[in-house]
Amino acid sequence: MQQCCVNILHMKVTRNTAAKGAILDLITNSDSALSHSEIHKLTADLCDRVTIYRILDRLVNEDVIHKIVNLDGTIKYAKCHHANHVHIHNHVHFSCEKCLKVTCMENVQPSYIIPRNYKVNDVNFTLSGLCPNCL
Amino acid sequence: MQQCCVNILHMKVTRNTAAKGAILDLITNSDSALSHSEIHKLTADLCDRVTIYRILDRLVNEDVIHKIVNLDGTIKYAKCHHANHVHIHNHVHFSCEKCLKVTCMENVQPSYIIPRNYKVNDVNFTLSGLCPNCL
DNA sequence: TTTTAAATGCAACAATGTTGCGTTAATATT
DNA sequence: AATATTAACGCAACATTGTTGCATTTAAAA
Repeated sequence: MQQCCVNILHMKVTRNTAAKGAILDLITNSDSALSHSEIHKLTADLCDRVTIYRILDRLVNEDVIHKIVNLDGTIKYAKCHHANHVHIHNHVHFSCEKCLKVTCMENVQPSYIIPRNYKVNDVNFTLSGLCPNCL
Repeated sequence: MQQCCVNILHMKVTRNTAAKGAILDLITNSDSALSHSEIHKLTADLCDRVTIYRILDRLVNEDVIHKIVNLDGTIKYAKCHHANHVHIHNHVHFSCEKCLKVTCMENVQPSYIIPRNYKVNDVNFTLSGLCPNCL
């Protein structure tokens, strides 16, 4: 018994399938975060539309990819970056107004001051404008 | 000729209607940002679903309300706060995980450092966790 | 009061996301 | 290698969300 991947929320064993591998490759090798529809177009007849939704949910629950909400409300997916087995979700993203690409910004740490009667669990910081390629 | 409101993008005169007034009142008096579906439920049979979309678009273009993208991708609307005729869009919001309310945070100014080859036009900063009421 | 065109309701459509269920296939067990 | 288990799949159906065209209504200027 050698399980390779688990859903960290339900501690259930998940399986590696062709479609899952292909979609993860796509996200891993993309220089920007991808939406469901973009993945659907890029994979053509790899699998059903519903299957893509389920694979994305699984990869998020396995903590392999993470969701990014774009400024227009569309949801995109990008690879998670782990450091020394400690998982640090990077929630700083740049959304280019021209090429519409969403990229994760490593090493950008925003600072802020907020009243004490709020408990902050998550930080979502999206900057929009022009990326280096479109400037 | 006494025009009361204009679409600042197209400089076209807009009209005050019962539905528009009621929806603006709703947003103005709400302590949290409201989504299209929330407004639809709260207004019952005030007007058609499509009309709500159009009224919200109009109010955004008139610079009276602004859009907020929630962490789950849903779009919410809140009143704009102007100071001395100078319009300052406040893009810092708090999204409560428990009561699901989205509130605008005045006076919170995040600071950040970003590479020079990016041109930032807009900042969207959403913190999530527990609000004072749910803490 | 008349004129105008902005705003509305309605129907139809497109896009996006979800659910149930029978079938397929990845993986552990024998 | 064969078998058993059940996660993953395809497909159909459905729910939600957002858009567009067009005839009608109505706010506001003339």
